[in-house]
Amino acid sequence: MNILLKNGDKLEVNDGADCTAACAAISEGLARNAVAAKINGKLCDLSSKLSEGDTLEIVTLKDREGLEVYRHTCAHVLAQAIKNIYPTCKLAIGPVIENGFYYDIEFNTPITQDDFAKIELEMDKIIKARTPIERFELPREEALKLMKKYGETYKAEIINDLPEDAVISFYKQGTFTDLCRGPHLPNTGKIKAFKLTSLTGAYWRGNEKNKMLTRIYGTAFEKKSQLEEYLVAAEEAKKRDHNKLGRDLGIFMTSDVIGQGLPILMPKGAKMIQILSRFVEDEEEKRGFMITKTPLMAKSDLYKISGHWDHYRDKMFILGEINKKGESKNGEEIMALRPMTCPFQYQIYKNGLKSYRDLPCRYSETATEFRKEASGEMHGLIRVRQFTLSDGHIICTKEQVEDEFKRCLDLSYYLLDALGMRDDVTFRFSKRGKSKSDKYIDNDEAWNSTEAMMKKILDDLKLDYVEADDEAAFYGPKLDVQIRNVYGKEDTLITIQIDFAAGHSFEMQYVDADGVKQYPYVIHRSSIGCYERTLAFLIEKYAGAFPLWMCPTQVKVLPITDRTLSYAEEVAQKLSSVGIRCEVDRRNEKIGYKIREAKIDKVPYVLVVGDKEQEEGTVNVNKRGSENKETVPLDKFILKIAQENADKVIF
RNA sequence: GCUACUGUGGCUCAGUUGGUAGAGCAGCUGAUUCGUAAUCAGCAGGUCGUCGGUUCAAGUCCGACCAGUAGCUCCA
Repeated sequence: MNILLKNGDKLEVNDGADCTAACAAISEGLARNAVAAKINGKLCDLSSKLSEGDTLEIVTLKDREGLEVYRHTCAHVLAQAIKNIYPTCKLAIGPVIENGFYYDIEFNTPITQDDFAKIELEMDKIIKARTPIERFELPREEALKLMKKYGETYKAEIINDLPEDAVISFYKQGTFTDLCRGPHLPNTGKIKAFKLTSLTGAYWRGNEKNKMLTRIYGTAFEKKSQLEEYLVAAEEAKKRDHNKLGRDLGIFMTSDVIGQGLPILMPKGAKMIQILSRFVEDEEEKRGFMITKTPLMAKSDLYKISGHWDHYRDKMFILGEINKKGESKNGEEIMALRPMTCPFQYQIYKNGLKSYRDLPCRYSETATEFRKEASGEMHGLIRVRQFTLSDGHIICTKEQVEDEFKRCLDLSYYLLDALGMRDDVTFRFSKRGKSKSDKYIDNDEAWNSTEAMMKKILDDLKLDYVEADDEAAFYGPKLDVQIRNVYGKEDTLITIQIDFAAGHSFEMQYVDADGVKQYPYVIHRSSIGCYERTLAFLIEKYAGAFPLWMCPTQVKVLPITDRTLSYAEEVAQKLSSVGIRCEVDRRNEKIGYKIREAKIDKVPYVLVVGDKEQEEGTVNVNKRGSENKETVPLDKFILKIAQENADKVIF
């Protein structure tokens, strides 16, 4: 029979041939490298049978899908090894993830990372045995019977939840059989380089009410050298971890007696946030925002109107005793620290009747907020209980939403560019979607129309985004600007949200051109996100070697001996007078010692001044990251650095 | 909150089967006034995260709590 290859070539194979046979017919190399195939575009095992006229594409480890099949099989090898060593454990799920795979397992006795060596050894045995992997399908009843026979209750639960018409397939390698959609490698011997990387807990089906299983993470690569490279790169990335580096560099610290999720910004960190927030506030003002300063707390009445009291109360720091219903226990006023700024700024809007001519009304605030995150959720400066958000709300007509939304995104782009982070972010369109969770305001029509409105805007902008169901705010859909930390974990840096409910719930109105009162839309937006988190990502991006304009210390002046100390002071004075942040190292130490410390501190410019420089009125410039040193007249250096600072040059 | 791990002077670490703490760097003092990533010497610094328990004896064993880390859940 004839089949069609992806490149358009025709290939003749025997009737009933499978993909492996087709590979062999094409070339020996391909037969060796093939890990899976696509028949008519559908990914499948190499053992899949071909039919007349099928289009065949061979998948190798060069393809992303090929590597996924490879890693998925490795997850099965892990499962088999675990079953061999711990026969009473129960398997849950073992999917492929971005840089590897994991398997969730219920153990009777807890295991630790120390057990990895033993498990890896067992995996090696399974791989060396080159055990063939075979696929078979079973009707639902028999599938359930098989899984019950093996004591795999989680697998049985998965089978029960499969749709009526689902094909229930299994993969068997030697004595081990696992419920799996596949596809898989033809045999276990194809795996050349793998490693178990970490061990954590994970709830069954991601639900915190369920039992916590043990999750074993691992990764696999085509070659040992690639695995090594990956592991080294991962180790290198960890050296940029803001939580370590930020503390080492004296940017922030924590204190047991202050509490969890409450980082202290030390002079360097505080300076950086001041620099950033001044920049952001000035840019917002240029773009028509009015800065506000609203209280850090309010009576519970305010949060009742906003809906936070019902939807968000367990995450708020509440002052006063309340019962489960959120009512005061002793009749006293209940106050709460604010978890957001919106209802406060709405009060400003409501101060005086607004006309359509007042819209769009743009408020911004460098707003400190408080959220009682669960104890295990805190992380350095990325996830904290008190933070300062570049917050803001735009109150506008429905017709203005589109343009205002685009302006918000443009502002964020501008700021991200200045920070050199534009290429580090991805976009997520966070919707309520199909979720029926009661955390959302119940108004199907409003949800549908607002989500459609946002989708149109995003598509108009030709934004490359992913859609995410059940990620919306309780009052409307969001565009989240996402970023990854050194461990690969994704977090939201910036968010822009459309709120259909606030206008009504807060009775914010405006008088239209025809004299009729209307309800406005609200856009909740952050321009550069929350400063603590943004700083964390800046630390990780630059490994502490920040662009000049955001450095807490931009220049360090090092006198070679005490003879030139007064000249060093003079240099520093001149730099300070043009707004350059500089320090003099006055210590009686050798120049090499002072240079070393300045370099470890990642100061962008180190100026060495000795007798020669003093005499000539010059400075010897050591630029961060450069081996070259040049002696230039002080005035010339000042001009250059002042310009670089003003231009916010990223180098 | 859940699972696992971690917690020794400011930092990085040592501390053998329980016998009441050690080093380097940083700090201070003195000497050195030096030309591009660590000058030399001396001194000082710790109720071993906290609180309880076991023991003749706890940094070491047990428990609770606090804090930190990774992941889960959640989220800016």
